[in-house]
Amino acid sequence: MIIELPDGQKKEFPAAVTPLDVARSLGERLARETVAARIDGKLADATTPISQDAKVELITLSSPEGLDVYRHSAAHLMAHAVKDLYGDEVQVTIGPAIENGFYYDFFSEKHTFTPEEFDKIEARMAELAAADLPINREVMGREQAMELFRGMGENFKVELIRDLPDETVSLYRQGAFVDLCRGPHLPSTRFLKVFKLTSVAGAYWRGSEKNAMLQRIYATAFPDKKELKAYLARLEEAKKRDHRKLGKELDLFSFSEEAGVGLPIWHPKGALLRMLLEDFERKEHLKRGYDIVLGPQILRTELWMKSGHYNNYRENMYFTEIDEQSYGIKPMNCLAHMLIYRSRMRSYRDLPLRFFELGTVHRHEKSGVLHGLLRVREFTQDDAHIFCTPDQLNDEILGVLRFVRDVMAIFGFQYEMEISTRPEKSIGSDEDWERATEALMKALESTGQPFEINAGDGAFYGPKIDVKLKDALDRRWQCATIQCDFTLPERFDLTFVGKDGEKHRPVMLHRVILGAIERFVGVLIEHFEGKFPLWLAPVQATVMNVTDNQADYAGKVFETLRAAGIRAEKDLRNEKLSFKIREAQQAKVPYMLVIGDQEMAAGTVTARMRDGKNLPSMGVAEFCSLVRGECEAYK
RNA sequence: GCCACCCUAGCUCAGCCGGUAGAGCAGCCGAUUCGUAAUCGGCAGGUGAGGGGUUCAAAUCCCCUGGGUGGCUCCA
Repeated sequence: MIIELPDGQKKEFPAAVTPLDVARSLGERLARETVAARIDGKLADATTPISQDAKVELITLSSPEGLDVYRHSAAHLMAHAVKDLYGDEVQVTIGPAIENGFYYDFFSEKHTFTPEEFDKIEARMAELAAADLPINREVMGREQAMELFRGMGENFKVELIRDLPDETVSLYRQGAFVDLCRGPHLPSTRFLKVFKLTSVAGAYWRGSEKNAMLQRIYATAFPDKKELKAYLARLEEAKKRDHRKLGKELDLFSFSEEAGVGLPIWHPKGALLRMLLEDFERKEHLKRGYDIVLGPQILRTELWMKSGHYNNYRENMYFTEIDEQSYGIKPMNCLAHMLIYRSRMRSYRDLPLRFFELGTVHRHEKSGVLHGLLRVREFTQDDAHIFCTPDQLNDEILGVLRFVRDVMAIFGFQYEMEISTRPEKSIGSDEDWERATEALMKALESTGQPFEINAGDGAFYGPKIDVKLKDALDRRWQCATIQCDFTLPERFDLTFVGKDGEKHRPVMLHRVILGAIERFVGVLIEHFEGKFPLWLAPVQATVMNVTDNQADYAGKVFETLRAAGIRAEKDLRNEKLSFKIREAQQAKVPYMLVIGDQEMAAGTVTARMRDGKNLPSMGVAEFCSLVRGECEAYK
């Protein structure tokens, strides 16, 4: 029997072997680290018998797949420990490996898990791991498996098996614990050394709010203690970047229970930051052939009925009534843009038309989803609607994708892209959906960047490309989006006159680049840890004197900076220099301009930067042009 | 919206098993004039998220409401 390895090496074995045997033949150390294998491309246990020629790729702990297997087995170990400790009080459901660890969902009407029990569960896990229980795969018929789990009172498992298409299912057994599972798993519990339970949370059975609420225990596991420590340290660091914490510390924004939940209140520095972003946006849009427009905040409810929002989006909208006429507060900006389009005859020569609006919208988001600036009920989108001919569609989508790429590069963001297709609740014909989806897909493919497909997650009026940015804790937030729409132009009977003199239907693209300014600011704060680049810093420089002696001169320097358009503050208090520096440093001001007798005598300033280094002393005019230059380069 | 947890001065937090509230920072007043991350002293500041209950007695125990946090569902 011949086993072929990934490097092309072929090894011959006299009889049936397991990947573990193959590993052993290559070295004892490799055998110790082999946790699973890919046999002819399929993931399998390291103990799977191979009885014919096969290609075998060994999976070790150092690979991402190996780590997944490790964590998945850790999830079983946790479920095992929980069943040991709580027995029939809890039922097991599912427990996969996830990005930074794993979780397991339990159902119980009798017991509620709290973090206080984590130590106890971890201790039991450690005992089971030390017991070196072999983890064995078993295959059995579905009826038999259902019987087995029914007998154990594991009704969720029974339901899972009932819905599986195959005639046989695989189970994994370790000691007295058995779980329905596709695998693969570690050969033995002894491999599991370092794990830690992190939190409990509610989760719906099978992800539907109609189903039972389960208790999810989140945990993480690493092959090595050092890696766990590094991971926990990284979490601690991430907490310091939290935009809610920094937003308070830097006095950027707040929320008020009195004003209403999910409604951000922008303090002077936050409002300034926002304004800078919005100025940037206007400039960049004008540069790319967009026209700036403005629509009303409320529009008559009849119009929302016409657009389909009333039927499909009503539960997220706020309504108000004036003079017996019902109005909807806009949750999106497209309606007014379509009215502008329709306000006169359009020729194919006018297209594409790109209407841009920093449009403030209101959406009644469920209370439980609100999250600092990242999820709010009032927000401003850098929204545009592009009206074009079907022929122009591909170029327009590409143009938006380039726009996104260029802007994200300025901020230094990495991003992930995904395409979402037709959801259940939607309007429009199948053909239009297909055309639109294909157009987006083609454009995405031509960028050469990787993307994921998110089936059934589109907007109700069309498919979309989403761009996701990560926050400090690696949670993903949708920012840019491009949505293709054939339906609204139809509903509003938008037309253009073609070369042939006939009326044709334009295509509409909804798109945002930063997405919601609020969310973007939130991500921005976490990305820069509050140390905004000079061009975005609400305060670019703080002028500080060493003693009262230089107060007049420092005051004049401050006035000069202000007059030059630099966002400066002055700190002329009778305090020690180190005290003023400390405060400016905590406020994350890019430049601290120190003014003592030397500077006063020479007519200069000495700039201290956030990294603690000083620039050589220079004249005020020179400093101003330095700041201007950096800002122009978006530094 | 659902599940769990949390809510003490402007901010960060302390207060063991119920005996009736405390620190640091910020603020105010005064002194200090001191060159690269905290000068010293004093003063003031709390209907303990709000409401109800148990108790001789509640910040501490129970219930309701509100808000927050972590998730789930949903989404820019």
